[in-house]
Amino acid sequence: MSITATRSRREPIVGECCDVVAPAPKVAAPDDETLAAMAKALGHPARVKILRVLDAHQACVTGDVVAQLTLAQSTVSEHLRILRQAGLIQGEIEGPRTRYCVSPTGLAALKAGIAAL
Amino acid sequence: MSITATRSRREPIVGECCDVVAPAPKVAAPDDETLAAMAKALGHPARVKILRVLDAHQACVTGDVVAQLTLAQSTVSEHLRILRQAGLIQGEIEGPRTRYCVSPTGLAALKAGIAAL
DNA sequence: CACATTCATCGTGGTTCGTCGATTAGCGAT
DNA sequence: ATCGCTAATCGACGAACCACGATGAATGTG
Repeated sequence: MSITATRSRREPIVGECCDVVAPAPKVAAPDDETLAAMAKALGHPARVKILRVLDAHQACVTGDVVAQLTLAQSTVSEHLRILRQAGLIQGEIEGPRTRYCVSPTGLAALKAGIAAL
Repeated sequence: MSITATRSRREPIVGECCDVVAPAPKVAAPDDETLAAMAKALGHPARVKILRVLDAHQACVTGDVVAQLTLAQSTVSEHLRILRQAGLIQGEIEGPRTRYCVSPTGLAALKAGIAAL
């Protein structure tokens, strides 16, 4: 084998950044402003999908997410920033890459806020 | 009394348009597109508040909602349109006014979609 | 009928969003 | 030190959003 080096081989890299299998955090429903901000962050199909991807894999580096979204790397990075600023995901730098995962408390807050409607 | 006719007196007009006290409708979680659209519709503080107002009063005509939002009538009407198009509320014309109320199935769908995240 | 009331819609201006390619910065390996 | 890879940031541009006043279509009332 060996064509011209290992061409874009990319196994999804597993690992942990947030407490995996956290036992359902209890949080209060956020105020209108925060709830609206969270809803707005979720108000784009790509960002819903990102959340699902992150959840399915527990955690992903940016490249893994990009690989599933048919969007430019810069665009995905932007969506990740929006989700992060809304508190729905969290990312930590890990060498040359960044590992993202769902924020248990942030997501729980959103769920609480919506459920209280 | 009687100044110059009943000036802007506006008791919130109660009434029913949707099935009040419906026993929690069961709906399936919507797909990513629909969920994103619903979340987007909720992604503005004014629209969150409108939903609360509607829920608190069971149903309101447009004027009642306008009275609580410190926004121009046309702006509120626009927000109502957005919520309606997202399926979160429903309105029916009633003489010269329009009565709005929360859409039980729409809201349930949103809740299901968020809870499934 | 003429008039007032209620609300949706139109037109507009300013802001934000969504997407992309290009660039930059950090890190690891050679 | 230099190269290669990863990911965030920048700049640009069109589309969509948010707010408003003005207009218009229904409906009810004198």
